Amino acid sequence: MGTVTITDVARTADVSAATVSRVLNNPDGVSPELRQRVIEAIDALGYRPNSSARSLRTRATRVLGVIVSDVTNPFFTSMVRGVEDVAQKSGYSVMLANTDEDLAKEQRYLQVFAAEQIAGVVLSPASATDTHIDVLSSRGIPAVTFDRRLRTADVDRVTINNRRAAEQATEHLIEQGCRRIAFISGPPGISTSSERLAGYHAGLRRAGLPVEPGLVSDGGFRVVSGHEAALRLLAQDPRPDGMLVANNLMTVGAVDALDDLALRVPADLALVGFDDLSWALNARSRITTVDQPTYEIGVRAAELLLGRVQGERSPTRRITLPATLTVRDSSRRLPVSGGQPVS
Amino acid sequence: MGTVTITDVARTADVSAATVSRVLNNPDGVSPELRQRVIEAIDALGYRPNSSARSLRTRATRVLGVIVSDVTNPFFTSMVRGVEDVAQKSGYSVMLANTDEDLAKEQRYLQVFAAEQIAGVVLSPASATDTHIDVLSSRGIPAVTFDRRLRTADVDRVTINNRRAAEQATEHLIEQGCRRIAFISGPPGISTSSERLAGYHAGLRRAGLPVEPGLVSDGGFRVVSGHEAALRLLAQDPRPDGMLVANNLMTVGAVDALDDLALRVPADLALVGFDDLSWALNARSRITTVDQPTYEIGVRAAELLLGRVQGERSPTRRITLPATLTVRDSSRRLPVSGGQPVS
DNA sequence: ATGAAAGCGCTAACAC
DNA sequence: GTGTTAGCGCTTTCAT
Repeated sequence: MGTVTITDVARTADVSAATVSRVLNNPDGVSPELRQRVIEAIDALGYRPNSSARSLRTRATRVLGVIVSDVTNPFFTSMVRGVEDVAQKSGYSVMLANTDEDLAKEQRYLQVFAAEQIAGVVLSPASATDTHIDVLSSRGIPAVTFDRRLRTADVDRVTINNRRAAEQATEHLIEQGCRRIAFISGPPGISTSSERLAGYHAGLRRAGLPVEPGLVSDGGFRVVSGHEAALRLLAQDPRPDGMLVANNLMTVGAVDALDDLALRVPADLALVGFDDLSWALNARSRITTVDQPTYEIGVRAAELLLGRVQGERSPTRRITLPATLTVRDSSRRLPVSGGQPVS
Repeated sequence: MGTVTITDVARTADVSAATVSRVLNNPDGVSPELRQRVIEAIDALGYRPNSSARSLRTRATRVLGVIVSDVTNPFFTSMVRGVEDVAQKSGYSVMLANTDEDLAKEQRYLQVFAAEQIAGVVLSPASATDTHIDVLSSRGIPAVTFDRRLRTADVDRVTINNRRAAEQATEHLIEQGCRRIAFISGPPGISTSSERLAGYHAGLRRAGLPVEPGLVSDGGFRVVSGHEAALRLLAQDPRPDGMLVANNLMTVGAVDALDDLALRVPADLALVGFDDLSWALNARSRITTVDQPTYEIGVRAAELLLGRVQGERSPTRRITLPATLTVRDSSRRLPVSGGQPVS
């Protein structure tokens, strides 16, 4: 009952270990009869290849690394599940790391992954410019970014069109009659932050509205920072009549701030957030959101990555998935119809 | 610039590979001078041990497996972070798996982990009785459960006192004047479900209130099921005047249901939930909750597990961490003071 | 198409 | 205290 090795299988099937190995890795190179015998022996013995030995020999593991900036945010974990499902179907495991938007942590995990000879990495980088994925590329380990992109490295990525999504959200607010639209941005240096900010600006410009820096406040993509930013923005006179928030957690904080100030949505202020909020107390709040296909983002990222892992050499791929502006009560001041596609 | 191996280090430091290995694994067995030279060589060359080779040799990885029943629930991911932080400090990586409360998935991951010769596993089992951790124990791989426990296996665990927590929450509702207290339970077969249900019953009994089966509804630990269960329970006549909900996501759903029915909290119904809700839109809803020390649960579980991994042979350890009933607006019908410890 | 043999990088006996 | 040696389980030339 000790470990069953490839030699045991070979002996049972009365073939060499090499043949067993071939059956496992390149079934076509073995005659049907032998293949059959080997498979039976494997089943009979309950043989499972030792992944350490395999990795040692091939210099590659069957593990994918996933680095997200906040594991406690369902937005990211939903993407991770997409990665996980695809990976598992292909016989890969997933190793998850959390960076808390901390560049040093990200770097450390990248190094760990490289040292572990991980097959490939999917990540949502904590910075669009200060990245250290070169520790991967220098070892030939492929990487794919999801949700965010890297400006300083040429890497596959799967994102939504953040600029356009923010622009449409802004336009929607303007259509609803808003004229002073505040924007709670993400931390500077992250692609989604700058792109969504750019989209917000574009939306204002297109409508001939002034771009007022005082209407923008940086948040940290977390509940508290959204709360603080909203309080800051809403203290202004004249008060904003619309607000766009760059991620889900900050939207939660912003709603809290509105409650603090006893402001009614959408009467006093029309609100639009990013990302699904169905895990939050929102059925009644009915917040209008830019919904991203999170699970599918993960799926596509994993597919891209596995392609690279398996040696695909095509030029850098950039997948842009559609986001949808789902209009709900929080921004509805005029009679409007349901969801409208973005990008 | 290919991979730096232990032989390279040995040559540079002018010692044998065995000495380098000793410096790495058992520094005291090497004279200070040699140790120094080896360390310098390691730094100079940027040597990182090949974990596959090491695992192949030692028949053990430096990886911990973590199996949770819902990765998108911040309650679990917060615990995972506790595990992660402890693991990393000890040079272990973490492999995360998600089961969706699906026993088959759990079993599959357990098998994968066993095959990967993972060092140890922390899990929140999807069933208190139907478990397959014997695939671990039969290979000498230690396991620790967190949040939940296993009735049919003798395993280390770290939990709160769920029975007592639910009992105190129930007593609190009774103190606030509730007489018909509904309970939204978790899925049957999970220890937290049955223990919290037992606590709810105990609370009622202690106050001389009748235990009415019609006031209990099973939910699936998710938002929708909480919503459905609440609608079911609130359709009764006479309507419940209090409600206890067995986890965070279901509480979110229950709040939605209350809104659906235009019921006010706490006037029409006093509400108490389990687990932190600060990531949800609750600053204003101000839901009274039984708060668990999630991060610390993860920390303690990891410490326990690492102890076992390192050969600790003590009898089964059961760590019970304190939970706190944090009274907020949703259940406050009488003037009451702040938080009170539970268990 | 199949087998024999070498070796991936490391650790653990065993000698000295 | 240190070096030598063997071998973990697998894949991959290289013969045949």
